[in-house]
Amino acid sequence: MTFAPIAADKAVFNPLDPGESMPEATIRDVARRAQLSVATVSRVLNGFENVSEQARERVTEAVRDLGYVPHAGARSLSLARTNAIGVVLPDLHGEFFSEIVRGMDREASRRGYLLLLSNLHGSTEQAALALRAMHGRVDGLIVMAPTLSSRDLAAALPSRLPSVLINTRGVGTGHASIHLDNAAGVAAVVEHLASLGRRRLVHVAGPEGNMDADERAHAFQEACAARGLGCEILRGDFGQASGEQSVAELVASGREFDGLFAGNDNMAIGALQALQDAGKWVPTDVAVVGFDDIPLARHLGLTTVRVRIAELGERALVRLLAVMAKADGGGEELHAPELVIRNTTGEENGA
Amino acid sequence: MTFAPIAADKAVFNPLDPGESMPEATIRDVARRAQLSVATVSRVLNGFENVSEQARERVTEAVRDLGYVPHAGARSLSLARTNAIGVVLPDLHGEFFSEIVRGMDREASRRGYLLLLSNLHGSTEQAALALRAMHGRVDGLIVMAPTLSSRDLAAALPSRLPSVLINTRGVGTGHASIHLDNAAGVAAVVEHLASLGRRRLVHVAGPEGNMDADERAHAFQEACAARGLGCEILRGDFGQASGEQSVAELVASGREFDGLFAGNDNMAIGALQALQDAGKWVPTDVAVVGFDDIPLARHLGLTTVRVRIAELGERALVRLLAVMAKADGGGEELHAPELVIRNTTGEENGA
DNA sequence: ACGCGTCATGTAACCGGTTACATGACGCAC
DNA sequence: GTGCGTCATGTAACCGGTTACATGACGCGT
Repeated sequence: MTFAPIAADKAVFNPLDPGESMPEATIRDVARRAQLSVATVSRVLNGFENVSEQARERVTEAVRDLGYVPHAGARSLSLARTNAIGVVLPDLHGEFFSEIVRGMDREASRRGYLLLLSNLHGSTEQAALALRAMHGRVDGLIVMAPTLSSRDLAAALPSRLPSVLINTRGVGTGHASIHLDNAAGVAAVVEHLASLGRRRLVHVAGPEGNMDADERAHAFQEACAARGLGCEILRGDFGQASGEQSVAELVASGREFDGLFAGNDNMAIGALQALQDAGKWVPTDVAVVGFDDIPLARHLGLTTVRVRIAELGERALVRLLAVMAKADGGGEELHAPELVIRNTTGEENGA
Repeated sequence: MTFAPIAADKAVFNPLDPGESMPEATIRDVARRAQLSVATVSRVLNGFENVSEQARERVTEAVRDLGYVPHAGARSLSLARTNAIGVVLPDLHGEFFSEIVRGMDREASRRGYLLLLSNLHGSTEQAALALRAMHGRVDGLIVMAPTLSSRDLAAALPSRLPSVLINTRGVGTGHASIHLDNAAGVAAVVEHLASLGRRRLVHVAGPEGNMDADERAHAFQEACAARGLGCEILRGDFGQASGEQSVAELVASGREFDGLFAGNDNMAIGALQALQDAGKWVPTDVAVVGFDDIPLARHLGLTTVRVRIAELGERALVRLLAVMAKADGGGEELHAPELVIRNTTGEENGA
């Protein structure tokens, strides 16, 4: 426990009581205090074997005395490795956001990565800015940008940064990406409605330009056509209010329909409200189906398409790490959603 | 649009078709190509005025040709400023997580900051590790660690990094922090139940050691005592299942009660289920109140205490920036929640 | 005594930016 | 022509780590 007096080169200070104004201790301060070189300190800190026991102790002690904490940013720079993953998401409805982030976080923290979050609201230029800001701070990128055109995305994506796309128009073929199999989900919905004898279907779609909204609307049209069912498409914006309003207007117009498929659960809930207000019975008069299976859906007995959101995030992270390790050749991965049948298309329900 | 042939020092390449193996362009590459010094390039990139129009053009062109993107990590190192805020959260139930992150993100992106996310599951050592990993990557820290003791937190918190605590046991006095006024919320609940004539109250508390759970349980006890009400406390873990189970056991034991206050909405929902299964009527037999006001609560008609979660996150970020700018003297800020009265304590309801 | 290998340690370059300071060109007043 | 201020530009140090390579001590076989 003895050590020579230290030649403090700036000022005298008490190591156990870090003054507010004292600059952060660096590895060089530790080296000086331990009377060793920075190389040795670095070796101790990183657990190398070729260090004498004595040196190891002296370093450990100096670190403790100075309250030294390595500077992760500097470390990243010299290692060209940050241990962080950039996550760029659009403005998402609550449940979806937290679930997908939770899925990523679970895998990330298991493997010692941090998540650097950036939201993608606004224009294409802002998107480019957000993506650029990631360069040099992350080892890889997970991007979910359902409204970005594939051209804009290609322009904005730092070309040499490994990345995985989620529900995003691909950048050329072969880019590692994960997609929800919207077509399969929608096909299951339409088949289910048809099997219940519904013949005049209406779809309240999400906002135009949103990839998921467009895919679902398109698949709906296809599926109806394939079965010769009546089919109409309204536009909402994925918000509950828009579902309510669209359906209220539809009912007011007097057009007949017996099956309603909303682009997501939020809008389905709005639609249920509108139907109730209009005195329509669910499912007797109109069968209603949503998409996503948010927790509310279960409580409301809403038939819907279950998307395992957290799993999507988890897979994205796992694949990104594989891409980074050059162990993933790229390519699109489809996640098949699953139809969950509940009261709004099944047994009687007051709604 | 003319420029001299470039003496490429490594290999010949086509700048418009970045080869896979080509190393990232750095500011020095840009300087070389523009036939200027790195200083001038840096000045152009950062919008300094003292650069000739000609130099500005040459740099812009070189940047475009090389597809140069500044290395944010290197920039941070030399500026000692990262434009990122570290956010350390515990494992949170979905709605709470996404809301608080959304609130922070809204303010952060408005002010040009990114969010570096780290979850705080597990032991005290892991917590320390997570906090340390932030050093040198962020300009400030928002910490929510309701289970950490104030001693452990003090040890783990990088001392010279500005930070704001949310619902976390303070590190000494005067640390900038934001707290939910649990006592006020609980007092309102008990007063409400008392005003309905309920006399034998039960509280299903969150897990022991969790700051919010403990504060709510304690406030409940105080409030009941102050009014001379019967009062019993059960322990749950904030999960829906634990609420259901606790109440099922309570009912099975035959103890009488006419008012139930759950530590959060999740457990209140479980409790409603248990009461329904036991044939008890809500609110006739038992009035039920939750805490948080998650979206489900509204749909279920659950009386609860509304916490404006996103606002909490937003305020935390705003205060952190103030602390960083030395414009915030620290101190505790209480957010008063608001009682929302719905069917589970009001008009008749089938549940 | 010599040569050689092993091993702990140190020196200094490097990662990719920023910037204090030096430099040199130019215009202008005398 | 000289001196000075202004201004664009360049040089090199610096941020805080890592690490290739150099060094020198030591042990061992001959």
